[in-house]
This record gives sequence, C-alpha cells and structure tokens, in this order.
Amino acid sequence: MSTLTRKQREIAERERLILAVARGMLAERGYLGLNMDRIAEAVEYSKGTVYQHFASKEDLLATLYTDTARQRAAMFKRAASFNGKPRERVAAIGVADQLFVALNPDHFAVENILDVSDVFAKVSEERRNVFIHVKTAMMDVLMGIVRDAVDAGDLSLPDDAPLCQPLYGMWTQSLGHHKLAGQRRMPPFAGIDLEDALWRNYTIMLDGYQWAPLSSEWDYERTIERIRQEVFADEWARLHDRLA
Amino acid sequence: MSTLTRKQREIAERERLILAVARGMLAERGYLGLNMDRIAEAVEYSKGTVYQHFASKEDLLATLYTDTARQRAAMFKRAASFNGKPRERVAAIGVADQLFVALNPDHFAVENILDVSDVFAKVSEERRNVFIHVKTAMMDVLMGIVRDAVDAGDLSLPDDAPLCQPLYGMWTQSLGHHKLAGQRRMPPFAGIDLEDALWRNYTIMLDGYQWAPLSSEWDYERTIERIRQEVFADEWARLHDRLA
DNA sequence: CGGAATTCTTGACGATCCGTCAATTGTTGA
DNA sequence: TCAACAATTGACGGATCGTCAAGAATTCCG
Repeated sequence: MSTLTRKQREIAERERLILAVARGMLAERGYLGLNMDRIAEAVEYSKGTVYQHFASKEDLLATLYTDTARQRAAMFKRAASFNGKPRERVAAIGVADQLFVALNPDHFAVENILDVSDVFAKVSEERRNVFIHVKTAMMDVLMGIVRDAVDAGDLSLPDDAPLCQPLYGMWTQSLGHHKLAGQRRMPPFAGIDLEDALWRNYTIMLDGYQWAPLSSEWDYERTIERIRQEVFADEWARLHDRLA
Repeated sequence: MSTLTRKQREIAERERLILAVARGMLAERGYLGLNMDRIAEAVEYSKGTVYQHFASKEDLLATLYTDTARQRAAMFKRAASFNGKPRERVAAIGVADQLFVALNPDHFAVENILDVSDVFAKVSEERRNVFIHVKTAMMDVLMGIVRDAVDAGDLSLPDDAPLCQPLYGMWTQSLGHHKLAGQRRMPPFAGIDLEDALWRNYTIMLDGYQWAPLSSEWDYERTIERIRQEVFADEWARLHDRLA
C-alpha cells in the first residue's frame, strides 16, 4: 500500500513535470514549437508514457488551461468576498484579474489556442464539464455582485437592460485588453499604459451606469490599496519577487 | 498579348477560387480541417499549382485575412466620413463594424488563427507591411474622429488621459465582443442580445466621457438609420438578401 | 522466496500533412 | 514544324501525431 502510494506520487509528480515543461515550451517557442516528441525528450520519458497521462496534445493543452483557469476563478471568488461596497468588490475583481495576468502571462494565449484547435471536439466529457463549471462559477460570482448592488440601491439598470449588461461591458473590455496586451507585436496603442487605460475605462463606464459611489465621491485608489493588502497580499508579494 | 492577358485572367480567377474554397473549408471544418491537399483536390488542381499562388499555408491564411481586413478598413473609412457630429461618426464606425461582421462572420476566427500560428514569422515582408498599414490606417481614422471631437469642444478628456483612451475602451469591447459572439459554444451570456448589449455599453461609456451630444440629448437611433441608408445602403441590402 | 499475474514503459510504426522538385505536359514564337 | 520556354503534376522527404506489441518492472500469492 505504501509502495503503491509512492508510485502514485511519482506519477503525480511526473504529470506536474510534463505540464511545467509543456508550459515553458509553449511560452518559449509558441504553439507550433510545442510537440509531444520534444516534451517526451525533455522530461526524459518515452512518448508512450506521456500519452499515459494525456490522451492527446489537445488534452494536455486543455489541462494547462484549466489549471490556470481554476486559479483565476479562485482569485475572483476571493476578490468578490472583499469586505466593502459592491462597486469596491468590482474593483477587487479588477485587481484580481490584473494580478492573475501578471502571474500567468500566457494564460490567454493558451485560451486562444484552445479556441483555434477546437479542443471541445477532442477533449473528454469530464474535462469539458470542468471547463464549463469554472466559467459559470466565475459568472455567478460576478452576477452576485451586480445583484447585490441593485439590491443595495447602488445601481439601477436603465430601461429593460438585463442584469448582466454592465458585466458584459467589463468582460469584453477585459478580453480585448488581454488579447492586445498579450500580443508580441502590437502596432496599435503602442506607447500608452494599457493597464491604466483599462482601469480608467472601467471607471468611466461604471460612472456612466451611475453605479454608486461614483469615482468622484469615493477614493478607489485607497480601495485598491486595501484590496492588495487584505485580499491579495500573497500574490502581490509573489509578483514583486518575480520582478526583483 | 491578348492570350497572355487571358492566361493572367485565368490565374487571377483561380486564385479567387482557391481563396473561396479555403474560406468555405475553414468555416465548415475549422483550422484543423483545412489542409492544402484537400484544397488542391477541391479546386481540381494539383498541390504544386496551389503553391504557385501561395508560398505556404500561413501565406494563404494571411491573404484570407488581409482581404477582409482591407474591406473592414474601407468600411471604417467610409463610416468616418459620415456627414455629422464626431459622436455620430463614432456611431457610424459601430454600424460599419456590425455590418462587416455580419457579412464576414469568420473574419475574427481567422485573426485568431493568425495569432496562434505566429504568421508574422512565416509571411513575406511585403504582406507584413500590408498588415501593419491596414491596421494603422484604421487607427488613424478613429483617432481623427476623437481629435475632431476635442477640437469641436464636444469632448474634453479627463486629467492627463491620452487621446486614444476612449478609443481603447471601444476597441477592446469590440474585440472581446467579436470573440464571444464568434464562438460556437458559449456558456456565459447565453440568451442575451450581445449586439444590443455592446451598443448600449458603447453609449454608456461615451456618455461617461461626457462626449456631446449625450444619448439623452440626441436621437442616435435616427442617426443609425441615416448611416445605414446614406453610407451603407449597399451592405445593408446585401445583408438582407443573405438573410432572406 | 519464486514464479505467475499485473502494470508500466518503450520506441518502432502507420497515418497525416506540409512543402519541394524532377519529370511531364502545354504554349509561344520563328 | 519544332525548339525554347512556361505551367502543371504528383511522388517524395521530413515532421509530427497517436498506437500498440513487446519487453521491463512491480505486485501478488502460495
């Protein structure tokens, strides 16, 4: 039993190794530079053994993605539970997103690859469900904040707008931002601080929604400082370590 | 000479055929279902002949992309020259974008593929320049509108915000929207009208910028109607034909 | 402890696809 | 008509994915 457990640990360890090597290879040489033979060689196991862990290249990529996606979802959840007004909690989500990307710079590149290589068609049912579960869990967290804001009277949506409309505005901006910021070559918007621009646009949009308290009536810089200290002290430190 | 011209026309015609077939194949079977052998078979020429037209698969994909990108840039240019206030011209850009996507539903899917397969590394210098030229031309058009708005006193940017900041907000939203709307499977935001949500968020954001005239002081629905009739009558009709 | 049963590991192999190029077919011009 | 040139072909080499029979290692049990 003890030996079996040792074996199982070895296998788990090897899986981590494969994933780490694959991640590095992907970051360094891109999607086309990533191949199973090279991975097998790098981890010093045969290809067959690698295929013992992952049913296909897409399966491996999907694992790479879900690993960080889970981390992102967890950070979002923690952000949403920040002790403050709903709009402050939205800011916390923004901080979470920013930190997450800084710590996992190639997450969205992997996401792109998954889109392109139509992973859903090749990945096991089970992993597909993890995908959907993580995504919907994140959405629910965000929707919860909007609902709280409406309930608290901080936000009243115009006309017949659905609850998720302001969310859609932030989500799309985030997506677009990550796409632009993650590109190696980037002719448009060269020379401006994209992170800063994103933040300012969030603020202006939420002010446009009249989501109280407005940026003119509240010190959100202070809020962000608090979030970094109270919620993401660990990540904030890790980020600084990495930069140093 | 006449014969030579005929030959040249044949070649040009064949190139169009190849591109059309490739586009259809891409739409139908995705990136992984697109391969040069199959294209050659479908157009009933040998692979060697296909390679006479395109140096590589990436070269073909890049051509597919630049063809529609050029069209998009042209539509943006026409939109920007709409006879109206700067903010109306922004709306015209929105209409242009909406029409363009409706007419070229897989444009952004191709863009994604280009990102992933690192086309810049494999495509000729000349095509690379076309890329950059089209992108920067579009940016210049948009920046021109913002500048006009500032000059006309319709818009004053807060603090030390750069001229392109509102642009960044709209650009990223557009990118994110196209990404979400273009996905086959889409758990989040299912059931809401994404097009409508995008438009409303644009409006709220520009209102947030205090870009005059505000949506409360101007009938932008009327403006959009005018744009469709005056600038994009042709595309509007084509779209309706296709739907019918 | 010893050998059968089970599990793990390997790398050669078939299949697919990209891009090339020598050979073939077609066209032009004298 | 035929030599020179151009266009076309598809077999081929190389790269990569994923498989699987054979061999190695480990566990189980009398």
